[in-house]
Amino acid sequence: MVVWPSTLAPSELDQLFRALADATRRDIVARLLSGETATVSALAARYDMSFAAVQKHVAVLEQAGLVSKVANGRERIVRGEPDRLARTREALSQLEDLWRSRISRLDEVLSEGEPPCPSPTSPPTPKR
Amino acid sequence: MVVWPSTLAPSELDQLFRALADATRRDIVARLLSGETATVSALAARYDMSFAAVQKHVAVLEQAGLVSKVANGRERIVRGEPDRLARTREALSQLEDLWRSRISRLDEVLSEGEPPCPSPTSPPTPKR
DNA sequence: GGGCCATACAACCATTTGGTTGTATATAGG
DNA sequence: CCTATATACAACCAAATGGTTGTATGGCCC
Repeated sequence: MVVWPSTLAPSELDQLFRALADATRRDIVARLLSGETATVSALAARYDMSFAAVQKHVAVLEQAGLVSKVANGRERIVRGEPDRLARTREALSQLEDLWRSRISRLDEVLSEGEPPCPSPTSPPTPKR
Repeated sequence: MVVWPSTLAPSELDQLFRALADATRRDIVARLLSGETATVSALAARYDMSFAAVQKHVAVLEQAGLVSKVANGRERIVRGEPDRLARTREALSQLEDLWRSRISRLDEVLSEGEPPCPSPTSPPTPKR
């Protein structure tokens, strides 16, 4: 298994966002993170669809890493993976950071009579 | 238009996560938030696909509210909507909060000889 | 006006998705 | 051992996705 140093690969992000783009799957994640005891069939009982459908949803979540299954006799205990969720949120934060750093760049220019850039070597950043 | 008091409806979350579940679209959002001047064709020039394909991606993003277009002569200036992105991140945070509050509930029980609540019934938690 | 450029949009196609039913396998329990 | 339960998985289907090309529309400029 390739270790990705805490940054998610594009295809992983695809999977994560895809997995979260379904209300049933988000609800499953919510239940699991809330600590609901969850075999696959216990989950399936909650939704108005076939067992196989819920099973597929769980598989999608598992593929994305948002959920993991551990065998326990004939049943599988499904567990939420809050870490994966946190990393997904961080990915969104990084996107937002692009915006924030752009804004602070703009602020810098707007609030300053003599912006730091025009000179060849930037002068010792004036106040602020 | 129905005003949703700062909480996203399930179908909006579907759209948002769906929109983000594609690397090209995430890249478009990233460019826009970074402040890149962006008409639809300027964006299209960046990717190895037809203009119409990029146009569709922008439409998906616009539908999700992650992007907005404003007419400027014959071109449309595409703008990122950081607020929508922030709300999406908040939705993930809320999911994580379920986990966090569960954990704090567990901690409360585990780390306390006499918790504030258990009182009338429930015997003073016998360690372990 | 005429032509070019940016955009929009329809039609089409292959693949994926989200659901179904049906079947197979393994484990628990009488 | 036999049966019922929990899960897995294949096959099938309708609808949505992600791409294509082609055509229409509307603004810019000569």
